[in-house]
Amino acid sequence: MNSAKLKKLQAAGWKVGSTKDFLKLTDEEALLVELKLSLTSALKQARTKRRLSQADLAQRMGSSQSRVAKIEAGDPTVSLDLIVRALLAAGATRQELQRAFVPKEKMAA
Amino acid sequence: MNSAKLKKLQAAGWKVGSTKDFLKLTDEEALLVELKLSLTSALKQARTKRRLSQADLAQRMGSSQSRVAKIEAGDPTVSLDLIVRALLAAGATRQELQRAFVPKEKMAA
DNA sequence: TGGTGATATGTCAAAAATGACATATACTCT
DNA sequence: AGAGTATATGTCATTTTTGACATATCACCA
Repeated sequence: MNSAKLKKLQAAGWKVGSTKDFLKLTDEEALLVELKLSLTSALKQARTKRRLSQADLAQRMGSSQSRVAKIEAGDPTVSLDLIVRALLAAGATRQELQRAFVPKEKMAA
Repeated sequence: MNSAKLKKLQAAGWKVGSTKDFLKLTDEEALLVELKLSLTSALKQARTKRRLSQADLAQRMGSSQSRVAKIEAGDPTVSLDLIVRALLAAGATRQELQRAFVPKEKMAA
């Protein structure tokens, strides 16, 4: 993993293990993080496109405005499940979901 | 419902929610379940294709055989995060992931 | 028949995620 | 300036998810 990117992830509060023993694991972890960020970005787009406030979306999905804010901010306490729930509640289309789901780079061929 | 109205209702101590909202939620919940099943199916394929036992995969992802079994069995206690971690640890390719991620039917156009 | 490896199921303490709340910041009006 | 609206951030009690373990079931073969 690129060290600049590592630093960035750590700064955002993500837990990234030290480089020695868990290279493979952290690599996959980084991929998962990228994936989440890709999805949250899609979420913001989907929500604003439909002119929903964070509070609106929160109500639709039975959550709270503050948690929606955290989802969109890429907060590390937010699960993939919650992100996808938010996307569905925001009315994201199949295309929007699928397009966002796989990070563009770094996947095994 | 707009957010101003919602705020007023919440301030008054109301629990907001309707039958329609409930139905919609379960609908999205069902979609999420389909999505998970699709991914676990892809996981089984990816793992067996590489001739890994559940115990092997568990070791790769720092989990246990029993949990891998639960992932593949579609156990409701398994998060989307864990499923995707398993797929990555199983060496699923970009294509395998993307193909499995979006349910074929029932998505909004 | 027994032995061996793989997979399934049940349980539980510990860890992680959640909704809710308070509060802060920012932007737009009048 | 003050009020209304949207979004961000920090905290926390409760709920959910987790790895680990024990044990069960299954398949294959000697």
